[in-house]
Amino acid sequence: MKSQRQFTIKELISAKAIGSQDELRLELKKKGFKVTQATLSRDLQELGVARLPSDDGFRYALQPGTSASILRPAVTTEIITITANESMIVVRTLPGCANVVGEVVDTLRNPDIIGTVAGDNTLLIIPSSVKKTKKVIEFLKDNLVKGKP
Amino acid sequence: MKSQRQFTIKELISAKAIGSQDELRLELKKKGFKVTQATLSRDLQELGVARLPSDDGFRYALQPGTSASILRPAVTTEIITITANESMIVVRTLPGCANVVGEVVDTLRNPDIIGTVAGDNTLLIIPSSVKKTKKVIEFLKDNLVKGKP
DNA sequence: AGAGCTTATGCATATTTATGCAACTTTTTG
DNA sequence: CAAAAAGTTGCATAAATATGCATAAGCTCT
Repeated sequence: MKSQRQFTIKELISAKAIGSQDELRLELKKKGFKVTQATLSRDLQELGVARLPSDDGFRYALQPGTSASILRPAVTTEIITITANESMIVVRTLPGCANVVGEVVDTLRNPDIIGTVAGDNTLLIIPSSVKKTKKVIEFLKDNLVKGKP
Repeated sequence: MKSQRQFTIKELISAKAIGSQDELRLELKKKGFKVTQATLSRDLQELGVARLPSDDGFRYALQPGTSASILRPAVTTEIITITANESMIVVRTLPGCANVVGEVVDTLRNPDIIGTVAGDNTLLIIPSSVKKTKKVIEFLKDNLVKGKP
């Protein structure tokens, strides 16, 4: 699915330094998405991903301010990653978007979530129990990433 | 002269939408700088100019995010303490500095760090696992306090 | 001024990225 | 349910960008 792939692209480029579309292609292949460079060229365009020079060549990066078209539609596009450790869940967002996403999470009123704390581009979500962590992550991905029912 | 040309490049790309290096080459020619695309490729790299997708193709733009690398050396003096409990790391900073330090930590892109949340003078850093806490603290001290390049 | 060194540039080309087109899939409409 | 419309993708290729190498332009020191 396209949206899942694009979500994974966002994860990948914010997690590690991806220097070319072919490098990205190989990373995606590891994760089970096999597509061609042509598709990635289109994906990056749609995601508004910028290519910026760095010390050792280039690197792709999510573009914070410029393209309002990215920020506009849904919370989905503002989310970069959803990860967790043993005690809490961390949602990484585009710069300045954490509070908006946090509000949305709050309105979902999931009893497994006892609270959220928003920074600038990071949102902490505290589950009612560490045992609920996995369940809450599923819930978040269903409700935030895929798009609302 | 190179520096004058690069200065003019900065002027040009912020004044109008330049979509390719050849387009830039023609604009520079109008201003009396005649160089080849190869030189411009190098210039843009040195200037840290990003290429970002827009509605009609692409456009070059001065990179907004470079600030973090500039800030890094200064961050050292803003950090007061780095401590941790069982689930997260807390960095105390000078008043109002937590977000700046947080940005720098973000740009370090350590996979053991899944997110940061900045208050005014307190920065939370969430490790990927509580087992990584010690390692992350070492990392932070190495990269922020000592000030490695 | 000239030898030796560093930097800048062009040329040719390799590498990377974008895109027209056709095949295929999914969604919408009648 | 069929037909049409819209969307997605791969393929081949065009377009754009980066780079190795050689040369030229500065610079420094004697």
